[in-house]
Amino acid sequence: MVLQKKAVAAGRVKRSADSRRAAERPVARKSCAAKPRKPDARTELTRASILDVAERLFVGAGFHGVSLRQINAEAGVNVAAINYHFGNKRKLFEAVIARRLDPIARDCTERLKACHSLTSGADDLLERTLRAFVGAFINATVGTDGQVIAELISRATTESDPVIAKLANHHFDIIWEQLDPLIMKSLPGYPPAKIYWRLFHVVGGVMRLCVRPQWIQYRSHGACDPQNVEQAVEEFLEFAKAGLIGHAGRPANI
Amino acid sequence: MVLQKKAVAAGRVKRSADSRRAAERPVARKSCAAKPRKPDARTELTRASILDVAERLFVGAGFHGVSLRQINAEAGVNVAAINYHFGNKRKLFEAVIARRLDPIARDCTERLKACHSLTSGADDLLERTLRAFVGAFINATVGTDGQVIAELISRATTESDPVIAKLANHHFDIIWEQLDPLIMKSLPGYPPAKIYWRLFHVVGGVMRLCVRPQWIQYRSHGACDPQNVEQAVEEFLEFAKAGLIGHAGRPANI
DNA sequence: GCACAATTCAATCGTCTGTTTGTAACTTTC
DNA sequence: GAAAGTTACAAACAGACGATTGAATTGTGC
Repeated sequence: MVLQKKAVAAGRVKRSADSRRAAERPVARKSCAAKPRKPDARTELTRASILDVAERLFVGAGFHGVSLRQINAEAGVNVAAINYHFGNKRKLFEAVIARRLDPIARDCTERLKACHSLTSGADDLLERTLRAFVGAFINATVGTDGQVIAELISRATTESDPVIAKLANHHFDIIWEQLDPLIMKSLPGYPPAKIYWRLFHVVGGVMRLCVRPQWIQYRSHGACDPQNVEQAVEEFLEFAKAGLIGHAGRPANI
Repeated sequence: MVLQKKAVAAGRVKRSADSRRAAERPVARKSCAAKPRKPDARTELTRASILDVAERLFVGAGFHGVSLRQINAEAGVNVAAINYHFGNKRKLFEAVIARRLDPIARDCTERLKACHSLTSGADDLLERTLRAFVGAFINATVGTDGQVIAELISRATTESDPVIAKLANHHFDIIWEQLDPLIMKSLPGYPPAKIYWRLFHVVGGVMRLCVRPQWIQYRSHGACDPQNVEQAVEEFLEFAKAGLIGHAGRPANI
């Protein structure tokens, strides 16, 4: 009954790889002789809805935990739509990540660059640097559904696929390039290794703050509200500054 | 050629669900009338090798990123072995987690209980509490392949499956029950909300320290060595203490 | 209105998934 | 050594997976 299906199409010729170039995004053509078509509103809506649904599902279950059929069904598009618009599943995931991380990384580096040029030698350089760093992440998460963005970053950095992991780390490389020397400059006299250890914990704190905001509400028996972004940032800055500078306000045991 | 296979066994009767109880672990029988069999060394070796391989693969690619066939192949056992010994894929994952988290949670709570009874009112209660907390995790990771354990915890807590997430959080509930009042007692006069915020970052630091040890080596240009457990713990304690107590060693703006 | 390109669609590909089956091999008890 | 219980195995199951196909549909420029 079901066995015949395969036999029917058994004589299909296997096409060569270049017969269809669906993976390539339709770009603005250079008018070589054909009639192009400017990007349709409906087309862009299809792309956007796929990205939105994919983001939500990927955040919930990770790359391997979501099937293209789930995404298609929830986005109301055909099974072939994703492969047409994005090429394949991995490239869709990369597009989902890039859509969120690109503006965050750009904003963060700009904020940090401003610190670098303006407050050379200023006393509050540490606070301004930390505030610029955490501000970009927080700012990106308040406008839209912040929880989703934060968990997406978490997913991206812990994904097993080396291509995906490299993509996520690439964005942080750009940020680190600015953050590293600023922190070093704002803590003169400290051994670099000690700064790096403390900075390591600070960055971990930011990630944690973004990724598991409901955690603190549960553990504090409701005493802390992660929705209160202002307070969350201030508490974090206070903690990070104290941790970076050290117990007695000066290098402890050096 | 391959199509005939299905037809051969087409007349197979569908068994009812209770015809085979493979999901149940063979436990020590109560000698009702049958001849039992004491747990074989070879049997236990099969179970252990499945657990070892599964752990390594799950850590690398997550629950959905690993197939039972991969595990079976690498463990050198049959495809049906996992379902025989563990019931199904999810229960295998739970067994992998429990094998690591059970002793850690037990050790951690014991260390914290010791703090509670011995140093009531002592001045170094904060340090002893933090050391007990982080010590259990570090101690579990130095004996065996620590990286694997730490990443396993990370995987478990971020897994989408609610059953798995609940399992991982259950272990932390037990720890938190002890940690919470100890930290509160060691920081008298601080508003609880402020302590919780800071504690939130401390816990995030421990997790980060366990999960991404190679991160600091890369970002510090080799200045910090995560393999040096002693130093990692001391640096963390210094940071956590300073962050918890506050910038000037006393409650900052209260 | 017509040609053409961009986009959608239903149908299907081959492969892999978790799980189950019946049977064979093994180990223990008598 | 027979019987019974326990473990391992090859084979297959039904279904889901990512991907591809060729045709149908849609929109644009002439």
